[in-house]
Amino acid sequence: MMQIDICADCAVRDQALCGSLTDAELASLNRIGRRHRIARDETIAWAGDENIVCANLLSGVLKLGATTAGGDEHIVGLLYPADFVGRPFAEQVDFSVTALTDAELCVFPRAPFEQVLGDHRRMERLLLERVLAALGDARARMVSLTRGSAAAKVAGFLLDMADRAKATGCRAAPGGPLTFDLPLARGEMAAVLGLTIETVSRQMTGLKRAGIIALPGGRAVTILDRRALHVRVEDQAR
Amino acid sequence: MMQIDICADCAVRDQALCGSLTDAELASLNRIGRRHRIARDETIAWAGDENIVCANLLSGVLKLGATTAGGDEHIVGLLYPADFVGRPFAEQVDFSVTALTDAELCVFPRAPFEQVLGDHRRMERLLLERVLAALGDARARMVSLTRGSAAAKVAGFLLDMADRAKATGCRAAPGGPLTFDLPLARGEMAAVLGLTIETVSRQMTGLKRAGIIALPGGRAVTILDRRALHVRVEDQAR
DNA sequence: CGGTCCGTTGACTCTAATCAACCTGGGTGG
DNA sequence: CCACCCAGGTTGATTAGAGTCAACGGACCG
Repeated sequence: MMQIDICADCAVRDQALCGSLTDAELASLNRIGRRHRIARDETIAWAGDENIVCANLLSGVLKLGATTAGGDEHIVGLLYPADFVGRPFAEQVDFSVTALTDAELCVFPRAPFEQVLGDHRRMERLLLERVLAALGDARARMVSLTRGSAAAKVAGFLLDMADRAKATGCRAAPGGPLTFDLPLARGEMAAVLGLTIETVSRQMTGLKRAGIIALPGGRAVTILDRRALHVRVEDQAR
Repeated sequence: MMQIDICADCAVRDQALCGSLTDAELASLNRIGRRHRIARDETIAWAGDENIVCANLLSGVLKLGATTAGGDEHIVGLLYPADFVGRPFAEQVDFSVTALTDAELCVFPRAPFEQVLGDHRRMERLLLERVLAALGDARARMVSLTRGSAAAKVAGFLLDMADRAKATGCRAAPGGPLTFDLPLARGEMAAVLGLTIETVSRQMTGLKRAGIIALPGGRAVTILDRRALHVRVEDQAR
């Protein structure tokens, strides 16, 4: 009874995987789950290490990263609140998980989590659907990463981030200019898009000079001309 | 009873998802499944269309393709015998499925297949594990596609295909030169690797001239120096 | 005030795309 | 049977776009 308190104030209770469970069923997750706060730049799992935990992301943004033989990092995915973190049924971690912002997780040891998964069909089904969606996303990203110009990649990324920002804390009138903070530094944007820092920077100032976005300072971005961004995405013929 | 015949001579019976089912359980799949042969270049599902079917691939090689706004195609994945084809729980097809070679499928209408999935936990679990693995593969490919040089991409692709060929019909002494047929034309290789036909061609002749591979004719390739290919993959600093 | 980190800008280089021509083998029809 | 054709593949010349190297600017912090 008291154990259920951990979920009582959960900000993502109905959006995360747990949303599939009844209050009674939640007890089994409560028994194994623990809230955990991590600071920006903290890494909770390193690629290649033993695969210990799974989690639900409660707040903040995480990155999934791979480090190439050459030593530079590529970000293969971003995780947002209510997203599932980790890979069940694997012995090793395949991609490092690092916080882009301070974040809060609901962490489960992998083995007992897999057990719970086996006990709760709706949760396993929900996970399957999420993983299928993630696979589709990853494949779609493959296309834009390999075929798009630098301009298309940056424009597309900004649109994605804008949609994500609008979905949560909206600071703008519909249709009007939208302002939000990027959770990523320039170097991280480059690692997501497969570009260099310099190219990202040049593209951003290009968009600013064209009056399509504004850069009020820090990591803030204002979308002034959404349509123009869309045009740049489509215009991905090199 | 007679219905089970469809599986009796199945070449991938124990490797495909159905491997998780007992003979008795197979009956429910048999009831809805049908063998289907398709010719090279035939497309069984178009991206954007209504999502009608799932399948197991029995023989041949399929491609998963996306067509960009600009009209050119990108191949986001290849499917081999025993692989699962299609995406349950989605209303639309996300990537077109086309045969690279003549192929044979065991096709299930999507809705009843989802029903069977719900009735057989081991099968759903197996599918989940496969999709998780496919997600990892897709993300790993994202990295090599965005960060590797043309030489690294082609070398890596040849190694992949060689491993795949060795796993099936092996035509070579272990350690010695391995010869196999690529299931893809140059243009399709380019669509997989995010390069142009010309660049793929140049890289291939470069490898040939360096004595690393031989091109006996047609779509055949002989791997003469496996190590040299590995070196080119690692050497992906541009 | 000096330091560091992050981002921007500039000059130059180099890889792969583009445009174009040519080769090759397999199939067709006269 | 041969001439032709055509798709797929190769090669060459040129170009464009992003990477690289390098310098500089500003914000934050001790």
